[in-house]
This record gives sequence, structure tokens and C-alpha cells, in this order.
Amino acid sequence: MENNETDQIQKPAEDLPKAYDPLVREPEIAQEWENDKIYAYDSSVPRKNTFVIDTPPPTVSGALHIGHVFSYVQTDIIARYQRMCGKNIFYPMGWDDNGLPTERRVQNLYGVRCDPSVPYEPGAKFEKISGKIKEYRNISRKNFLELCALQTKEDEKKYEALWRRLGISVDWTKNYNTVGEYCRRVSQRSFLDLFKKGRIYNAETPALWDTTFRTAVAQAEVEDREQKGNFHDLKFQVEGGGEFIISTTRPELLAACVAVVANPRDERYKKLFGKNAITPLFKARVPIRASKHADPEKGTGILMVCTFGDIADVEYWRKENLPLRQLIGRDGRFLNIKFGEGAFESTDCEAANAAYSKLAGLYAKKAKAVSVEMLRESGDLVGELKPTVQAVKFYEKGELPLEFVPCRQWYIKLLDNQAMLLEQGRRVKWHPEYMFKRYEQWVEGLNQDWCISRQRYFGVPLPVWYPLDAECNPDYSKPIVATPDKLPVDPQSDCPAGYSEEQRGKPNGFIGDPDVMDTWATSSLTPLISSGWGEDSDSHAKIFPADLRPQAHEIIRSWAFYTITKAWMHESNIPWYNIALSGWVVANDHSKMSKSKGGAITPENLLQKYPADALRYWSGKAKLGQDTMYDESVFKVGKRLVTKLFNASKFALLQIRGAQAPLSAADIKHALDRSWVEQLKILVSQAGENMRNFEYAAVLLAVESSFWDFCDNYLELVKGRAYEGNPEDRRSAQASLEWTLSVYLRLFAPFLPFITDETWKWHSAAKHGCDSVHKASWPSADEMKEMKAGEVSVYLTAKKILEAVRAKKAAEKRSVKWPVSGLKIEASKADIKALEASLADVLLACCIDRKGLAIAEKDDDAEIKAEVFLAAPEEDVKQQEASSEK
RNA sequence: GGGUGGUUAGCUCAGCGGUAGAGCACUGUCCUCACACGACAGGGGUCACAGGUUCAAACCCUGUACCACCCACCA
Repeated sequence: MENNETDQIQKPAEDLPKAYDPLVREPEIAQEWENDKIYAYDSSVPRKNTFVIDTPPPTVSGALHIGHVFSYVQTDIIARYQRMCGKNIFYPMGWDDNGLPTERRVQNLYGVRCDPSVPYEPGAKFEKISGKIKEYRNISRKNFLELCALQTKEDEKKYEALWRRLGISVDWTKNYNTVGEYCRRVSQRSFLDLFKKGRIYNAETPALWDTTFRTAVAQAEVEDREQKGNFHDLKFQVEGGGEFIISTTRPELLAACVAVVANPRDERYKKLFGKNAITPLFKARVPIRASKHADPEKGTGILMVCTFGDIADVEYWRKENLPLRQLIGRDGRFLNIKFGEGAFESTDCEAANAAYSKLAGLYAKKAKAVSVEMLRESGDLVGELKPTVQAVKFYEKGELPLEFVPCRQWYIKLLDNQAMLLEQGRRVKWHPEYMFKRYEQWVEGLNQDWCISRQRYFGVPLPVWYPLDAECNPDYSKPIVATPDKLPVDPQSDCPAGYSEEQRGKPNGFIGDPDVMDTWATSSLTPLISSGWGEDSDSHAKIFPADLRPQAHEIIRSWAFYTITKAWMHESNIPWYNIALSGWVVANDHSKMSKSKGGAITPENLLQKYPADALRYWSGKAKLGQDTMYDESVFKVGKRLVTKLFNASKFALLQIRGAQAPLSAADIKHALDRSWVEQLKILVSQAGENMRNFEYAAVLLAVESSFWDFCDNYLELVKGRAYEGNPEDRRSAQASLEWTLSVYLRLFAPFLPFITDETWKWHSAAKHGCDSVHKASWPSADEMKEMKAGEVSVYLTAKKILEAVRAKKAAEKRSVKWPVSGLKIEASKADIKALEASLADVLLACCIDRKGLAIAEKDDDAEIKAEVFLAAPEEDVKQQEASSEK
């Protein structure tokens, strides 16, 4: 071929953008994706070609934070990888707008409280209150629920906008919210199924009770908080003579004392077992018993059992069938009880009632102070208070300690099924693996069934009514459950089959259960919500079990555990094959970012400053399960990578465009190019392996470092040849650059979806017949199988010389293009052979004068060595010339 | 008290049997036909500590200390 036929003059890149402004382009690119529907799920594709993600529905509570960005991007990276592997992706987004967080938010935003006794005001309008709320306005349940729905809609719009801005590739047609009609139906169907299977029951029993929110809570929502307290040494009399000291932190519960216990082996108290004690102040006669749960080492070794101080009290009370002396009411105040009535016995009712009258109506904290005062006065408080720090149980969203309050609640049976639930957990693949331990430990430590009823309003109603007898007493043992084809129901306004609305609350009529379900009762169904469980059996068969559940590790005991439980109870299966646990974003002081104050760092603010790709880069750097320090300098690095990708793509493209005929793998003939491609093949194969195992961070690290190597070294080495080499060598460089570029764009695509798609469209799209990189196939070494294998050493030796020359130039403070007049190389025979293959490129890239080149052969194991001599400065040369002329 | 993860350069982290790595920060250079939103080079580490296994240990084993988290601990 003649030069003038093949080698066009390099086309200027006039049609390519000069610079890339991600803040402008990214939203436009996101819009293109939406227009082209490239993330749409295709329900006609068979299960084995589908990848199903059980996306966490974020709690709708005002704003997403940087921790959300972090974990959702990690999932999106996996989704995008799977999509490029040819999978049809089922990637929905749900909003968890159900429950207490929403109620609280609405209360505070609008200054309202729900009061079911207030009548509904149709069309009532409510304004947001700015500043402090002076007085809460009581509004009807229906108005309150409408307001909750309105507010969550507003928040959900903001959430969706942020996800789109970040390039989260969900299919927005698969959107649900947990309090919506569909989720209510699924949640109630779950209840009915569990009821039919005998896995759910209602019982009147002491439940963990939050007095602020006035609702029962489940074990999984309880957290311990360290509280300062005091031991109070109280003097108890023994009936028939004698006394002993009990050390207690809760003297206010004295009136609730139903027994006194010590360890059976405790010599100090052996003689008292079987006798009765008389409590101070209230003079109640309580049995003194032996129980192994009393620890001789703690306190004075003898303790009072109250109804109820803690779970040990509840267990002992239940086991020994002791009387119930409940003091604390649902609002947290001491009830108005009378000694001499019911279970409250006393040997001196008058004195007992006199004492108790000072406690009635008080909250626990005040009652404690008053009790201490009374005990000190009566002389029953011995010595000084001894300060102690104790772990006290709180509802995770609550501000006051939990109390045990007897009440009727619905429970799902967990304690009968621990072994099976462990087994189900084992069948799921945990990423990272060690997180399974947390699940295991939680299941083994369960001490209560799952309480799912909540005394709240904004939630899924329990689909149950109770029949009333002639005196209007409900019969809780014979609940009337809804019929499956009539869901969802609201027992407050709907009436059960076989009854009419007039019978509500009437003798021999019915009442609806006033409670709603725990949020987790619904969110534990997300894989079934997505699959269309109970409504679309084809879809269900395709979507359930899901492939992946991504979630945070602190909710293993709740969300992961409950989901596994429900999947087993409903479908005798695991809910998903894999669970990926993301870490937390932590501040410098190791506090969780989402909880720490200083809310200036919002995703929206960061996106004014950094590309979405840069935030994604930071997220993609963190391994699963691992906490990550919030560090803005990483965003800068990400931003730099985006810019580099833009420029390197543009530059590579300039070279490729010189080619007349389409390039192919067969054109890659030059040894240096083959060597380079060989390295890239290794990268591709490792990247695929790691991605399959959810080790995306390792992929980003490897791809990134390889890409910088490409820009700094390979591109420098070949650009001269691509520009002015002979036709065949030129074509080889061009073909190599073309493939390299397409590989990098695809490897980076899951992490940096915006910039990769932008540059993909310039050339690779046409080449691959695929207009978005996100529909392109993940690179594989197979793509290059028609090409002969290269020798990695060719590239590596060339790079060594390049580096040696650069080092010399830097040391001499010369520019990179400064000419090299002499180069002495010492190397093994093999290295010399490798180097000779790329010599022309090396000389060109380093500005080396071929005449000054000397290569000497050394031992086989010798390291390659290069001694570099720079040309003398021009002034010196001129001076020399001048002096020689003289 | 039980469990899990961690401790590697000033900072953030990778490496997980074969001569200590990256990025940031720092220092010094360089406008080289993609990129100064850039490039090149340089300084900087008893890989927490103590034992052990091994020809060889940051890496495996045992123990200790410290950090974080999960669970338990309410007399």
C-alpha cells in the first residue's frame, strides 16, 4: 500500500467536546438513559438469565444521607456488572414510608397529633410550622393518615431525583411503598397465611413497652444504653423475726414486689427459704424462695422479684405463677391502685395506701425520688446510695427506658423454630462470610417471639376483628380474620364477613383490632412484594428467591432475620441466594456519619461540587462489610479519574481515526501491542472473577491502576508510532488502542457510568453496535482469542527504559522531550530480546539518539540496567562550536 | 462476660508465605503535538507487641495490648 492512500492526515477532534463538565452533562446523560429505558426489566426473559435484587426500601424520613449514597452505589455497581454480563436485571426501588418515623416527622413538621376520637375533617389543609411548635393540634386518624401520605409523597420525589442523579440503575416502573395498598394487601396476606399455619398467636403477657410512644416493641428494636444509677440497700423484715438487706436499683418498684429470691446454695439465706418477708413501706407479705437466677456475688445476693423490673422478673413470675402487681401504666405513670384490692395485699393496708398515694400518677423517675425519701424517713433505707452504671433497655427510637407492661399483642412464633431459622441462614451465602456469625448469634440468643402489633396509626392494620359477647366483652381467643380475596382491609371501617356495620361495638357484635403491624412485618416481605406473591404466580416463580439482598450490617437481626423467617414460613425457602452487607460511613471520630451532626454534608450539596461519578468512585473503593472514613479528598481523586478518562479517550480516538478500514484484533501484530494486550487480558480475567464474587473494590483498584499505567506509559510509548509509523505498525497501534479503550470503558462502566457512556458514544458504540456502554457486554479474554499471545516482558522492559530516562531528566531538571545522546543498557539475553522488539517506540518516546545506543549482554538473572546521558544544552553546544571554530 | 473485624508511610487504605505498595499530603522539577482539572521525579515504614512454625513471616499458629462493631449484662 502506498502511504498517500492509507495514511490520512490526523483529523482534528473538532466534533469532540473540548472539555467535559460533569455537573452539566451527567443529568443529561441520566435523562438519555430514562428516554431509552435501558434499565427496564423484561418479564419475558427466563429465570436463569435474570438477576434479581431485593433492594432495601429506605425509610422516608426527610433526606437521604451520604451513607445511603455509599451503600446504594455499591449495589448499583453489582447490578450494572450483571447487566453487562447479559443478565436481565430486576432492580426495584421501594420506599419505607410505613410507621413511626413518618408519624413523628409529620407531627413535628405540621404540629399535629393523631387523636382517634376527633372526627374527620374532609379537605382540611395543614401548614408546615417553622420554628418551635407551641401547641400540637389534635386531628382525626383519617386526616393524620392523609397528611402522612402527602408528606411521604413529597419526600419520595426528592429521593427518586437523587437516585437518578447518582445513576442508580433501577427500573422505576418497579416502585412500591410499604404503606401503599399493594403492600398492605401483601402484609395482610402474610398475616392470614401465618394464622392459617398456626405460626401466629395473640396473647396477653408482659411486653416490652415504650411509654413515650405508647406501643409495644419487639426484641430486635431494643438497644442497651448505659445509664447512671444507684444501689439502694433496703431493709426487709422476715415474718416471725429477723431481717435482711436487698440492694436494688429500682426502689420505686417496691410496691410491685411479689417474691424475694436468693441462690439455693447461698448459706446466708438458706434458713429463710420457705418463710415470708415483709416489704418495707407497703408491708406486703412475699415468699422467700430459692432460685438459681440469683447470683450470690451481686448486690447482697438476695433480690426482689417485681412485676416487672426486667426480663428475669418476667420469666420467674411466669414460671412460679406469681400474682401480678402492675404499677406502671401505658403512659409511664404509676397507676392508681389500692392495697387491699385485687393482687395488692398488705399486712397494713392503711400504711401501704398512705405510702402509695404519694406515688400514684408519677413517672418512674419521680417515683424513685419520692420512694427514696419515704424509705429514708422510715429508716428502711440503709447507708448511702452506691453509684453504679447499668445497661438499660431502650426502644431504639425512644428516649425513656422500656418497661414491661402486660397487654394483648400478636406474636409470630420464633422460639419454636430457632434450629430451622439457623439452617435457613446457613443456606444463604453471606458476603463477607463472617457476617453470618451475627445472624447465628442473634438467632441463638432469641428470648421472645416476634411481637408484630403496634399501638400506632400510620401502618398496615392487623386484618382481625373480635366477636363480642352479650356484655360486649371481646373474645380474643376467637379472632375473626379477613378473607384472602378481600384485602387489604381496615377493621376500623370495614366489617367482617357475616356481620353488618351496625353490629360494631354492640352486644354479640364485633370490634376491629385497633392496632397496626410493625414496619418490619411488611419490610420482611420485600422479596415477596417484588415477586407478586399470591397474585401473579408466573412472576413469583421468576423473581423469588432473589439473587441478592444488599443491606447494612446493623439490621441483620431485624431485616435480614425477619426476611429469612418469613420466606421460610410462607414458602419453605430462603428469600435470596446472596446477602451483601455494606459497611458504614464514619466520621473522623468513628461515629456513624448518618447519626453525627453537622448536616452540611448532604449528597445534594456534594453533587454541586463533585461529579456523581466521583461519589461513586469513593463508594466503589470500599469493600463489603467495611466501614469507610468520610474523606473528601477521595472525591477529588475520583474527579481526576473522570477527567483523565475523558482526555485519554479523546486522545486514543485521534489515533484510531487515522485508520481507513475498520480495525480488528488481527491487526494487532506489533510485539509491544501484543505484550500490552496480554496484560490487559490478565486484568480482564481477574476483574471478571472478582466481580462474580462481589469483590468490586478490588476490581476498581486494579482497573484504575492499570488505566494510569496505560496513560502514563503505554500511550506514551505508542503514540509516536500511531502518528508516524509505517502502515502496518501504525494499524497495529490503532487496533490495540481501539480495543484497549473499549475494554477500559466497559470495566469502568459499573463504577463511573456517566463518563464511560459519554466517551463510549464517540466511537465504541458504533464499533460494538451498541449505543450505550451499559448495554455492552462485559469484556472477556475471548474477544482477543483470534490473536496470538504476546510476551508481557516486551512492555515491561520498554517501561523500565522509559522510567530510567525520565528519572535522569528529572534529576537534571530537563524537560521530558530533552534529547538523550547516549544510553548504555546492560541486561540478560531474554530482556535484550524483549527490548529489541519495542526499541523503535522506546527511542521515539524518550527522544533517544540511536547513535548513542549501546547494549551489553549480562547473566540470565541480571536486572536490566540503563545508564542515560543527556545531550548538552544548546548554549553549551553553541559555545563548544564557537570555541572549536576559534 | 461471649463474639466479629481491625492495628502496614503524616492521612486513607491495598497486599495475606518469597527483596515493603498505592493514592492523598509533602519536596523538587517540567507548558512533551489528550489532559496544568496535567506530567515527571524524590524523601518517608523494626508492617501494634511477645513468643512459635518455616530455608523464608506483614502474611500461618499462640498469647497480649489497643480501636471499632455485634450480642449478653438492669437485683
